[in-house]
Amino acid sequence: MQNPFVTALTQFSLLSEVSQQDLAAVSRRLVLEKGHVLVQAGKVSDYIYFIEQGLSRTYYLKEGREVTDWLSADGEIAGSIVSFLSRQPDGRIIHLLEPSVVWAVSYQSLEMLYARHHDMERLGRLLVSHGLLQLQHRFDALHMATALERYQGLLANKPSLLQRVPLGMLASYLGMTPETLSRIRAQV
Amino acid sequence: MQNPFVTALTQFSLLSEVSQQDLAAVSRRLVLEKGHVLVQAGKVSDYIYFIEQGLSRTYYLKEGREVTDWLSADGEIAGSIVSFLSRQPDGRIIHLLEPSVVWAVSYQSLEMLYARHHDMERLGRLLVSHGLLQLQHRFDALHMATALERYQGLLANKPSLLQRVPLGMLASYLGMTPETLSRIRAQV
DNA sequence: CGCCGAGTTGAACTGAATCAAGAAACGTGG
DNA sequence: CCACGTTTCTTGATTCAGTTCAACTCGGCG
Repeated sequence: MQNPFVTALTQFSLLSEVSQQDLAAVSRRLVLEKGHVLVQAGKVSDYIYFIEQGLSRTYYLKEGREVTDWLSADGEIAGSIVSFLSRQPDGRIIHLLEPSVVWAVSYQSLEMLYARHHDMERLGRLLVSHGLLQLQHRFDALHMATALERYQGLLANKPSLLQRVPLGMLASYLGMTPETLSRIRAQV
Repeated sequence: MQNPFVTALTQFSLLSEVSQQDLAAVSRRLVLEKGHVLVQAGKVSDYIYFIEQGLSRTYYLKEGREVTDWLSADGEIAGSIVSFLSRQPDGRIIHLLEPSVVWAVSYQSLEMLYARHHDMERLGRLLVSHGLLQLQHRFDALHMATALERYQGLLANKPSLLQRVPLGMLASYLGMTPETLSRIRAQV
């Protein structure tokens, strides 16, 4: 099995040969240019993505401003989780900040795999658990922390984003204005 | 089946008779007084709780101050998810704000049920998904919002908490000081 | 009754936002 | 490959939301 997507997921939980084959069969590899929109606002998101190589950004509009909600880099998962899981439209948009190679799996395919294979259902549970832990982590970093602390948290956790993501987009990711982030950065 | 815990979980996903019986067999009903500590800080949390009736608060210490992380009321789940899912110690403490009736299930039992029954694994996945959606919701309410907006969000979402949770604990839940919450409340 | 923790209210202070003007970086077309 | 225009980033001055510190009020409980 030399499908990087399946290989990556197997790290979370072992899959039988059959499950691996079925998973590989429903996943599609996409080579996309920078700026490509993976998920549009206001629609039910039908796909979940795995970033083999590249970088995506999830954001939404709040009072005319873009608020960066999430950033997914190489080896991570990207998706409008609220829409994907709840099957409701959501305002989040996902687009690529770099030319990227991503794998896409549809909601339907995933449901089919969950129903068919117990080990896929387990993998799904573990992936969602992992996502929950990540979000809780990010939540903690935002909760009752100063702008400086939030910046330092990012520096400690995902320093590569500082190079790869434009400052303005990082600022709202960290819950501050671009000016504040610029000033904080200047003091280090 | 008149086990309220099993009944509540069945709302998320149907369970076979056997699964329901196995789940009922590993869950324990506890009647606890106000102030009882469900999860201690610094230990691996081995139990997840379902609040049949009552109210729990998850908090941790940050620079000597208590920060309220989560509140779980009747019909909801309480647990130190970071510790429970990652199997690592965590600083979060859970205690009861009211005399409560809760159901406890151990990590081991749950793993056993997951392995044994596909439909339990599915239920687990859906429960974690539901938790992820809730957390994302709370995260959005905190992200790039003013103190007033956060208060209004709570008012819209879980107004009952305003009556049942002491102001000081609510304030840090909303990411503000008790004084600020008091002032905001006065203006409405 | 009178204490004590929880909540309120006031005044001063401060971290971060806003408004505004430059400086650098970028990419596009000549 | 350079020149221009556009966007992104920086820097400064001002304003404002929210914190801090402190005093006072209220309600429950011994």
